[in-house]
Amino acid sequence: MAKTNHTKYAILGLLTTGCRTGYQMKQMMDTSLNHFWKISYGQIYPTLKQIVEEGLATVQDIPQDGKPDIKEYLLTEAGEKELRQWLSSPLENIPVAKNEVLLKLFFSRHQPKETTIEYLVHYQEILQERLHTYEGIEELIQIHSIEKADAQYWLFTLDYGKQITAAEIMWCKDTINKLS
Amino acid sequence: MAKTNHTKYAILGLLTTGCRTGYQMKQMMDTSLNHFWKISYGQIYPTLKQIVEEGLATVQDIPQDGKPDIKEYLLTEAGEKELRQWLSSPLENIPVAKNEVLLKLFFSRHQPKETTIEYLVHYQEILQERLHTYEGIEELIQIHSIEKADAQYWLFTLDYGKQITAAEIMWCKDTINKLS
DNA sequence: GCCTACATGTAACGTGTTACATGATTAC
DNA sequence: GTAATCATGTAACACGTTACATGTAGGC
Repeated sequence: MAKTNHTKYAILGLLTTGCRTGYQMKQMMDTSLNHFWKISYGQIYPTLKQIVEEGLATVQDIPQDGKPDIKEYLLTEAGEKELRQWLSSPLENIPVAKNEVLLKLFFSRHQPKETTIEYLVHYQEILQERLHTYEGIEELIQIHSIEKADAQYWLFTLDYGKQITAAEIMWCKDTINKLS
Repeated sequence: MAKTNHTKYAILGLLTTGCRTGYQMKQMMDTSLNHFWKISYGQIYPTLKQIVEEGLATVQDIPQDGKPDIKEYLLTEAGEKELRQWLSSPLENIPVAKNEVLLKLFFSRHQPKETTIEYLVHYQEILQERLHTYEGIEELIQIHSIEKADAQYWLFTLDYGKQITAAEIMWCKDTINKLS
């Protein structure tokens, strides 16, 4: 049952993608990993500190002109090893993904069908927007794809997002139909 | 940004499905809502207490022979109203569903392709099992479906689970192929 | 004798979010 | 002047999990 702290590994991973500061990591998260992970500064900075204490990365203060100083983090060999170890470790029990949409739907006999339909229509719109976001991310990745050995894997995760979202949209349409 | 506490509404909802004790609610969660929500006793009992304090339900101590006493909870009108209000309230910003599988895949250029393939094969097996679980839940619901006005909505949520899982399995196969 | 099911409850812990603090530079 | 971007950091809070405590009855 030993729960691994994924946050730590997310950051170790980001350190291999060219991110060198906490700020950059947050940006990367909010763009390319946005559809399956997120992280706040309240996690990033303390975790970076801890990672350095464990010898998995080094820090260096670098003054910049015009901009605030940055703390540049670099993975050590121990850090790379730790990352690889996590990557090759077996999948743990995947926790249930809590789904607010389904929770409401489950109890929806307590409201008029029309309200439920409206609700699903709205959800469908959100999903459609999400698909657009994914297209944006795809472009981002493709721009960098020449220099990035990562690109193939990044596109796999994107593909997941696109296919699952498409399936959700279909389910929405189906369900709206059944209710009408 | 006012975050509603979904736990409270989940419990209010369960009170409309025939669950009268915390114990029953936990069981119901672990069977019928298992694929999109979960809850622990550490949440249930304190929340029930709070719900009573807010006048959304009443409690009654009922002694049982052979078994421990139970505390029977019943929704009040205020409770029903609160539930309906939540149901008809608009979708909030849906939080990112954290996905450990994708997080690892994102950084998988740091390990041999074979390891990644094994990993995806394993994931696919988990998904397949999940599909079987859903079939079990479907039977459960259908057994009760005669007396339950809820059944239609419950089947909608199940359908979601089945369709999304099927899409995930397809993605797995695709991705394994691309890696081979 | 031991495990499981029934039934309720709490305290400690882990994790994550939010709001705040600081402070320079650039663009409108 | 005021907002945004860059950049780091912390403290208070919210939420959820886990492990524990308590106690009976029935099956193996």
